[in-house]
Amino acid sequence: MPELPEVETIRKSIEPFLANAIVTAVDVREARLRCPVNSTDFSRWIIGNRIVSVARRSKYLIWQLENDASVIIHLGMSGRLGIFAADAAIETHTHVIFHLDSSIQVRYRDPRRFGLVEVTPPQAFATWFRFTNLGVEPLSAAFNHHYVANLLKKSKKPIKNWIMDAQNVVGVGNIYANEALFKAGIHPIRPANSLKNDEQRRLVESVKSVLTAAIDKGGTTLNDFRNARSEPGFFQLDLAVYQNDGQVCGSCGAIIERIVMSGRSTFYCPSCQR
DNA sequence: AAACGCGCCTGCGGGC
DNA sequence: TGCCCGCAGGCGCGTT
Repeated sequence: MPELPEVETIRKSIEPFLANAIVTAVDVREARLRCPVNSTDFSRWIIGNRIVSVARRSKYLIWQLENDASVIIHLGMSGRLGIFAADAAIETHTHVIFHLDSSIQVRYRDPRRFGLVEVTPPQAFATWFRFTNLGVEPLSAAFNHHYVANLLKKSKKPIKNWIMDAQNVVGVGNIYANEALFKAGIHPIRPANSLKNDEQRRLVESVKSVLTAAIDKGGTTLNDFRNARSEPGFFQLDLAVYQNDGQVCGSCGAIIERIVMSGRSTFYCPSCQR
């Protein structure tokens, strides 16, 4: 489900409810996520402590607590994080419920259970193992032509797979990889090390502009994505190629094609993207 | 060693 | 109506 724009949309929508709230209880209704949810960690480091802020690194949401512990949440393919009144009916696949002293609840719901809810103890966050091999944030100054050019020349993998590899740059999943390559005019199967200088620059700018535009529209709601207030996003209306196979390219009039790369649907304009 | 294939899960829509 | 199939926004492991 969520790529960087959707996770950032949730971060922004949930932070006003979480900042300065105290976690009073955590119900783990289903512990079998990507990794087992550890109730003991919540008892030890989270319950009774105050949330200071909500950050994002890659597609992870990070609740930073006053005691310097943190709650790390990844939404996988189908995860949702929403604000609910304490008496609201509990939807199916609601696996973890955080009770706050403001009497509202944050509920983690994830039908496919590919997501993750875990705790880092105080001081552990900065060196947490899930973050150690991550590449740069795409919207940071560190994601620039110099950085990209240096890594691209070392890789022969298709450029689409390269930008979806979190060791290079984080947050770009299947939707935005397709969209960014369309905008950059680069064919998805091109080997990473075959990109010319101007193509490398266009790739950087396209990734940044597509992600920024998607955040501005509150993310892409294909099916079930909702922000913390259960509102959909609107970037699906601006998708140029994703799931548009068989339709006319809005830029040149050619027909958008679909191929499969590494098991993922890949959409591109055979005329605009070379 | 880099790059790919596959499995982890549930739900949905299409075809028969 | 109902069944079966393919497909879905991510990630990590094993194999080559």
